[in-house]
Amino acid sequence: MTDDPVPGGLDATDVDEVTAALLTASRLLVAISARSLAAVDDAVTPPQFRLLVGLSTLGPAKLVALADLLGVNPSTAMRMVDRLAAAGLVTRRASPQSRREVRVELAAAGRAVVDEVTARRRADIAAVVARMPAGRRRALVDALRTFTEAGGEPPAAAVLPLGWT
Amino acid sequence: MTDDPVPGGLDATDVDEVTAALLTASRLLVAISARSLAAVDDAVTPPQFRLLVGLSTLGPAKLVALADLLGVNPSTAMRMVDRLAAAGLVTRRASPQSRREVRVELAAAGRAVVDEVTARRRADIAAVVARMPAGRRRALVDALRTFTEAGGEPPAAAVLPLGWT
DNA sequence: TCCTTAATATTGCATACTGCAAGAGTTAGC
DNA sequence: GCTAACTCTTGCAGTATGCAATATTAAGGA
Repeated sequence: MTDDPVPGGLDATDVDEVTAALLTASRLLVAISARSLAAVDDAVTPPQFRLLVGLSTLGPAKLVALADLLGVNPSTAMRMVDRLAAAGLVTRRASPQSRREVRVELAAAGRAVVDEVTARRRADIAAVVARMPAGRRRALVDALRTFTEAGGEPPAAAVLPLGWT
Repeated sequence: MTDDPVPGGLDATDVDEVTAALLTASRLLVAISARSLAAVDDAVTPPQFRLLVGLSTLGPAKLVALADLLGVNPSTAMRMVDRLAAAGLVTRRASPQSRREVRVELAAAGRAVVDEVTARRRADIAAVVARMPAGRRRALVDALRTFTEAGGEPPAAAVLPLGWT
């Protein structure tokens, strides 16, 4: 499959070039994300930030919902909530619906962290986009969409938080 | 390009669209990488795989060089090498150059892991690229290069291993 | 209604990753 | 030769992670 010049086929150069280009772009995004997270005073670890972002999109949630969203074991989410609650970034209350559920919610300080990191990332990405020739921006969006559609990845609902690093 | 009154200026739509498109593409890459790593029998953790990839590009290396490459503390690299050596994936010998240095090297089993994961990732990415219209592939590469050049990120030297997840 | 089953949170146990600090051995430079 | 820097190593602490077991609570069926 690697090298057949049939219509619809592809040669190795295509794969290598696309892979390298995507890899480099991803690294740039990751670097921006890491920098913006490290810039926050109250040291929040990447997994903790992911949890905060999850809460900000999910709203008040029970523990298993949060664990499912993050793709971790409930016990892991449990301890992370422990630490974040101790730090005052989230609150944990008994759910009014069911007495076996817990209602985890973003505290004001937690929301502030998400907002601050998000704003910084947005500004950093905007700075890069601003350095791109304006005429190339649409081409980039279109090309990326073609790629992700080919991969069957659902479009990113997340607008800005980039809560994956 | 669509609506850009000021040369070099940009509006919020540009940033949001480019960000969302890149984010989705990155997630696809990350998903492919995670899948290919999880498919390996001998469970290797993502950081361990990064170390193996680092060794495969660096060749035999001393500990601090490895730690620098991975961006971790030497003590972290130390323990990771401990575990990988115990698992037979790397070897650790006294350096012939200097008696204070240690020579860490990929063992055959370690190289096999890198090769296997790499091959799987390459095949998965190739499958996605194959589903893209052939005419759009160059546009994707060009657009991504424009973006990364604007971000000042050096091009990815790594061809395939994707040792970042 | 009562009983069984499922859901939910929680804790115990084990492992991995991470950094900081200190120490011991080794090399380099002066 | 002495001092400084380099290198590896270990101790300590905190975080992340999963599996297994347990207690409590809700749901559903006989």
